[in-house]
Amino acid sequence: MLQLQVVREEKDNIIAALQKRNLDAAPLLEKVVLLDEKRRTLQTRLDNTLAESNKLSKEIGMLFKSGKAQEANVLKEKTGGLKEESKSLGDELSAVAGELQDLLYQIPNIPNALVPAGTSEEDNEEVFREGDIPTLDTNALPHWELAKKYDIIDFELGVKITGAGFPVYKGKGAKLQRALIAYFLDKNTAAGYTEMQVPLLVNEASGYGTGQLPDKEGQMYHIGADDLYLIPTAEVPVTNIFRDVILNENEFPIQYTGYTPCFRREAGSYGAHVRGLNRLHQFDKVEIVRVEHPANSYKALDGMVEHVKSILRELQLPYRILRLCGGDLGFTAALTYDFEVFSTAQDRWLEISSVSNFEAFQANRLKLRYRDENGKTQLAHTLNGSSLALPRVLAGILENCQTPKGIKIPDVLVPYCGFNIIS
RNA sequence: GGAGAAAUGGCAGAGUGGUCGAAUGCGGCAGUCUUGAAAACUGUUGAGGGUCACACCUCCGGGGGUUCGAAUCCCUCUUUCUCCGCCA
Repeated sequence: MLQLQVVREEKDNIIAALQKRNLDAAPLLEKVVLLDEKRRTLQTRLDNTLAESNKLSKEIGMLFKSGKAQEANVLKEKTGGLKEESKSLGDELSAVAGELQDLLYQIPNIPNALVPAGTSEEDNEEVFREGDIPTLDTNALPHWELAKKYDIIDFELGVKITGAGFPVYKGKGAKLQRALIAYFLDKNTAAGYTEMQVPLLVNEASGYGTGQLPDKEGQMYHIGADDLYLIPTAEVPVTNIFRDVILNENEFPIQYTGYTPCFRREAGSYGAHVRGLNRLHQFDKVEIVRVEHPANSYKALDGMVEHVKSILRELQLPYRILRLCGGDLGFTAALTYDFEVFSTAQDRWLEISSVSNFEAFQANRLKLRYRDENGKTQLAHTLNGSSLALPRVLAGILENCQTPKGIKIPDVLVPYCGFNIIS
């Protein structure tokens, strides 16, 4: 959520910047500024009314105390009108404030200057590429065929138990998955991230805090009986650790990592692009989250990108990094780098990580602040990234590491797996 | 799930209808003293709105109510603790 004060002061700049998202925010922002003025006018009127009745009440109290009940009762009669007035002003105020809040929730984050213009993923800007794309046999298989051949993932079983998009990992497939999680967490903790185990169900306030609500309500599974949401990413519970928190400057940087299953409804997409592990309703992911001083958040973003790079380098997977264009940039992000691994057998790139700086957008919703050198509270910056999302990494390994003898496990994972080939 | 108790500032803990944004202690910050530190002493120390700055307003778990006036009384929700039951 954008800060009201910033909207007030830099309306035109914001409108211009949001054009990169192909959004004409002018009507929205004009309305916000108007409502804000209205809000403040009402607030002032209400405050004055309350001040007056506070004063009267005190006088009445004094009169009663000094035994002048008669005079007190006279004053009492005068309070009726004030009471009515403050009631109606209060109602009006909360209506306006509510409307203002709703509008603010509709405004996406301001894209960073680096964000390229564009309308779709076609316009994302490739900024880095590394790793050799292997030459595979002509009879190389996509990962879902390999999963069947080596009996390591059973998609039909998942359909039976739950439905499409909930695979069952078996034997060495399950072990490889567990190895990846352990490896990722070890890499992250070695880089200074503290491991956290967090709830997989979150309340409504947490959903609002990180921006999943109200914009993307339909993407989350909702538990109606208890009004809780299954997390779509560890970002939600981990970042919400800092909801309503005021940090001291010397607590920066905060670096957390956590492994969680993630649940996404992702309705409406079918076909080859969602086959196998390409898109699931439940998948595993290891996430990194940082809370930073605003002056350092972009340095931190670069650091996170380098960190994810180092993991992919160790896994020896061919990957590229994209800077998301305005049309593809998430609602809450100011700048996002997507990592994609090349799936040789499918001959396409698969997104395996998304690293973003949200600047103060989430912090404003979270009320995540720090005390600056003058003792004033300021909004902190939040960032997060996947390191990494499991299913597509798994798909990349299966497809790129397939040999006539079986799937050759990347060296760095062998100590975690206890085997070096799936055959 | 049943019975009871409780929720106050960073923490501990007073405050049961009026001058309470809230005693006191600890912690934090600043100063005095000291070569420096500790101790001691003095001062200061919640958040948000609003204002050029003041004034002023709101907030004592959340929401609602009673009252001229609520941290204090009533209703409701949530959470925590104790006892009982059930259970990984």
